Amino acid sequence: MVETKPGTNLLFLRDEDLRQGIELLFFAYRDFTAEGDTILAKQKFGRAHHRVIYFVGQYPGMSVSNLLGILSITKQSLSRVLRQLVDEGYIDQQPGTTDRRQRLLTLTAKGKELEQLLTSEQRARIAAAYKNAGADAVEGFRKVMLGIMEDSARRRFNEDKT
Amino acid sequence: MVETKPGTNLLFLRDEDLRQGIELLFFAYRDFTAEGDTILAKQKFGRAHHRVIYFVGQYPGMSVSNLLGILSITKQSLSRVLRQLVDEGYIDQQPGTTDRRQRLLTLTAKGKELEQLLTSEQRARIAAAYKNAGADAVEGFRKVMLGIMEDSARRRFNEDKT
DNA sequence: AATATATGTCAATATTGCTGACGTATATTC
DNA sequence: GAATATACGTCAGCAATATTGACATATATT
Repeated sequence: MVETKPGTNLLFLRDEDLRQGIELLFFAYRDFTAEGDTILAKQKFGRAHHRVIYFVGQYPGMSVSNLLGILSITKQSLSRVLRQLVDEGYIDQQPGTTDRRQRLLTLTAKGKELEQLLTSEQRARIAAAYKNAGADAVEGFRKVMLGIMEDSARRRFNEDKT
Repeated sequence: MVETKPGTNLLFLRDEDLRQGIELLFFAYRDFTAEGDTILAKQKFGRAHHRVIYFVGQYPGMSVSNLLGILSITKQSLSRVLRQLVDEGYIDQQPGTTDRRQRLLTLTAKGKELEQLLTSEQRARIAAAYKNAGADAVEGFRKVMLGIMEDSARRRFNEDKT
């Protein structure tokens, strides 16, 4: 059991607040992904492609199994999407140096271009929301979001503090 | 352009922070929906059913077009899911009193039971995260989430302040 | 009476996920 | 060196969810 700040009466834990929390997540995520989906549709790709492009872009040289863990999908599901992206020249695969069974993934120039196109709108949306809310609110947002996700995912954010 | 708090240096708007924001949304939403999906799978229903059950539960007597707007899907997509839920006795449809073209939706007892089962885990997850983060953080979380969503969705939350 | 709106439905298609089974290349272990 | 494990890929089949387009019915509105 975690202690709350002194003077806090936990009024924010009413059933109504929890319901609101559920809806905040639903609507924010819905609107956050909507525009990207529209762009993707024009490229004949879907949201799954977006996610792959995004994570390979952020973590160049990541292994397939690593990516599978992040996406929480099966390798068969990833395979189809990855195959398309490799075949169409968005992603490069290279054998790992220490373990040559691995296929390390990186974005090609074409892939980077698409990644930029896709995330620019999302970055702008986040930036606007952050700016509007202010630094303290952003810190609160982070805390709550970290609390919502699983421990395993939370670790990622504690590690890469710059 | 919105003014930020005085003394704020906008360091939280670095590219790295925006990237982190994208990931926070991705992982929090992924984990937030994961367990519900597992329960649903056992009931032969999917996430779409969950969303319908949830919103009809929260806003009893809501019209089909209203629900369509919230879910941002086509009526054909909703139709299949809704048909199943009505046929299997989770949802009741009644003609609107003022406009009899409408089919107003409400949960049956069976529907309410499923709704409870489905959202209880999500409520618990939100509650734990809120408690851990504290009241101030929750307020920041709300601000940022509202900023991320579209104006149209934001209105919903400004209206029903209790 | 003409038109618009709320809802439902049929058909065809795409994306994304799943399970199960099997194959290849490379590492690790006995 | 042989057996086993791991990383990855792929084929086949299935299910859920979403789409567009077309058309129908009942009721409201003009």
